Amino acid sequence: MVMQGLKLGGDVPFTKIYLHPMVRDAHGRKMSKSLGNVVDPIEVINGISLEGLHKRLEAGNLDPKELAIAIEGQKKDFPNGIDECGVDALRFALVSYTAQSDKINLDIQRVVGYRQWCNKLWNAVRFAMSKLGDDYIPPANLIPDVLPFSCKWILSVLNKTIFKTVKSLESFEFSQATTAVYSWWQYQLCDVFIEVIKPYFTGNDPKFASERRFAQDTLECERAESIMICDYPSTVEGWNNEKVENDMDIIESTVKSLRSLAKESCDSLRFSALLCLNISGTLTNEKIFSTPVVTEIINSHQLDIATLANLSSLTVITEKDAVSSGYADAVVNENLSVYLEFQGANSAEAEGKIKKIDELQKQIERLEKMMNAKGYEEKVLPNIREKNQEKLDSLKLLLKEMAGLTL
RNA sequence: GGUUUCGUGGUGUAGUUGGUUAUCACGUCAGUCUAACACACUGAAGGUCUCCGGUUCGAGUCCGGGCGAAGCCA
Repeated sequence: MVMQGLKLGGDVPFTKIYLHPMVRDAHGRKMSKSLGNVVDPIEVINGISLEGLHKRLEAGNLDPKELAIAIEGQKKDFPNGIDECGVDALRFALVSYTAQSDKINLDIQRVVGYRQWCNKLWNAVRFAMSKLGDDYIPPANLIPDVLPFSCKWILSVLNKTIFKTVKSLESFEFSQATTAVYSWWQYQLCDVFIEVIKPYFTGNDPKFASERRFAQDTLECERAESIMICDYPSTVEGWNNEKVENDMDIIESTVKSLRSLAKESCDSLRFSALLCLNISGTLTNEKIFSTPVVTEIINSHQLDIATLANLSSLTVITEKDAVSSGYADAVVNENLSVYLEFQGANSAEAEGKIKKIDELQKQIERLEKMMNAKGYEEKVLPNIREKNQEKLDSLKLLLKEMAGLTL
């Protein structure tokens, strides 16, 4: 093509060529007709039964002996045939597979995984459309500063994702691009943003009128006529917001602690009381305890925390307030602990805590050993030393908190 | 025989110039049909990064060797 291009057009047809790895079967074997491990893209896209796979082999001109081996191979690799995965899932899978530089061991299960994810995308879009409705009119432009916290956050992380994706594509690191896109949709849009804005839309509560409106504007803001003709997204100035992202990190770790606690307490509840099995409905009272540093963050995002952690109620208290017994506790960070009201025994929870304390101690020991080694002061770069010291301090504080709670 | 590449939880992988609490997907276990999604959600278990030695304050990450796998050339 290059020579032809030079001869006929006086110019090369392209300047960059990407050599992708060879596509092999899930076990790393070359695809071969006589092994029966050939995967036809069409069969992945449309799906095919085991019998269908056999039929394709029989229609070929294989030697009867080889045919038997190939059929056995198919039975082993695709006992239930191949599920219908669709074009998008197959393409996404192949692109993400390019991370493995020398070979692509195509595992249909992974393609199936991406199909399920595509299904999730479709559902997320369906959700968005249902919240926008027919009479919605988008604003002329979106002003990030006036948006609610969650909207600012999703735009900020979207911006980062766009940046990362474009950068990865430009540097031929295709799989990193797929990871970035996947993570944003899955862990930020679906898991957090959609969940957090749900309360705004329940029963057209006038209390949330503006939030509702802003959430709609946010959902709408990157909408294009058709994906076939629109430009690839590019970063938007003013969307980045480090403060909001940091706050969300704290909220997310708080939620994680609460969810984990709820699970542990629930397990022990199973034996004592059946009526509390339903966490969502009326699991009683949950409390969050904090020092002034994070109080503001927690206070202003109580609804978000309660929504994400599925709490029926949430009270913020300070260090001075006494916590009555009957609460399971966990430490989020040096200045934030959470308490969850439980009923019945909580032995499982105590066990988990002892394990955590143990791990913490080991980490501290390891770090201290390193920092006390001879030559540490002279040879280690100052910024690294500072980082280590910071880490050590926070670990120690954390340990103190945890130990305090156990006593 | 020569040479190259690779060896990370059950499986497949990520890991930028050495400074992690080692990433993700599938699988496994437990719970939930919680206002888009059971093709879902939530939680948990599971690796000290093939082995030995070296360099370094510090190595999955650098060097040497052993074992193992794959490719290329004879």
